[in-house]
Amino acid sequence: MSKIIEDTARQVLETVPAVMRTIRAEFRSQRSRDLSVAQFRALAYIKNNDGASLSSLAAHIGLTLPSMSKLIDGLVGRGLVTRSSDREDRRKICLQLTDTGKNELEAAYDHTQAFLVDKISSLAKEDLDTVSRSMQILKSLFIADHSEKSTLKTKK
Amino acid sequence: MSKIIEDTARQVLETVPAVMRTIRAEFRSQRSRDLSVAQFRALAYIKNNDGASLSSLAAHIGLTLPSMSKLIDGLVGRGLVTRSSDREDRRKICLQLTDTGKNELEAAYDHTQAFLVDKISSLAKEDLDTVSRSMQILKSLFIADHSEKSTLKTKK
DNA sequence: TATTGTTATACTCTATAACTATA
DNA sequence: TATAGTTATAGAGTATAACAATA
Repeated sequence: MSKIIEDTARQVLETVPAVMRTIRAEFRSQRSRDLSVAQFRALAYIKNNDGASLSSLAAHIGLTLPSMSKLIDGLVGRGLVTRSSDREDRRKICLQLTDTGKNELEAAYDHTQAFLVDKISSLAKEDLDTVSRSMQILKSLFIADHSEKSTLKTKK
Repeated sequence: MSKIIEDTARQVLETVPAVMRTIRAEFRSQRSRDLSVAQFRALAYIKNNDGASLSSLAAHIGLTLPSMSKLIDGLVGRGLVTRSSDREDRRKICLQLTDTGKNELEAAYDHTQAFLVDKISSLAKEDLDTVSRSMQILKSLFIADHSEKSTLKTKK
């Protein structure tokens, strides 16, 4: 039993970085206006957490506050994100996607997904199911508190 | 059928980066002497391609020659790699791991694998099998000609 | 001339520290 | 005092350009 665990861990460690490299390379090859991976992730988070604060975004992406502030500077400057001040707590900022930001995010996502569709389209249905279920299992293990909605913050 | 493919692609796109982030974060947290991911990969490549040239290494890792030269500077300076001149073509250099380099590589790998073992140890055997098979499937798709795969050896 | 590698230089990304404004 | 965010500055990592040595 222990051996199965170790073997699986080794396989994850061998495979995930390789898949990630491919995704990253494909993503980079198509970004029209130099959207970095961190910026892409920021857009995705803001989309799912409309009105998010800079702190919650930084915590989720894993950047420091100053780094995130600068990153957001770039996104605001390019018209992909709006940065307004929070009405309830004026220290905070309220981040939202513009329509352009939504489109840019969707385009980047779609392109990369299309690339993956092409990659896996040769698989038999059985194998697709296996990969699909495996992704769900891994997601449950590796994506823990992703659902930090802006509505239920202020918990102190 | 097409929908299954698209859904699976989307799941891969959502899940793999999250798992990768976790692996990367864990890897970073334990590197004793600031071994970057690129350096780790370079060590792994040199281990599997003893006497490799700088060009072949750069091509494999995906760095330019000057960048790789600098990266190797660091590894040589820290005693993890030796850089001697190739006897048959004196323009080339001959890269090899020192014993320290081998140990450092092995330690970095083992630690990260141990972390993953801990992460997945709560899974039922069925789920472990699913993940394991899924990794094999993805590996066959995403690791085509990279000879880096034998890097991560089975042990214990 | 072409190839292998190094040096010089610059840019991007991210960090830490110090600061302002608000709570 | 504590928290949210910004500005200033520095370091790591990587790129391009120009160069030296060898083929």
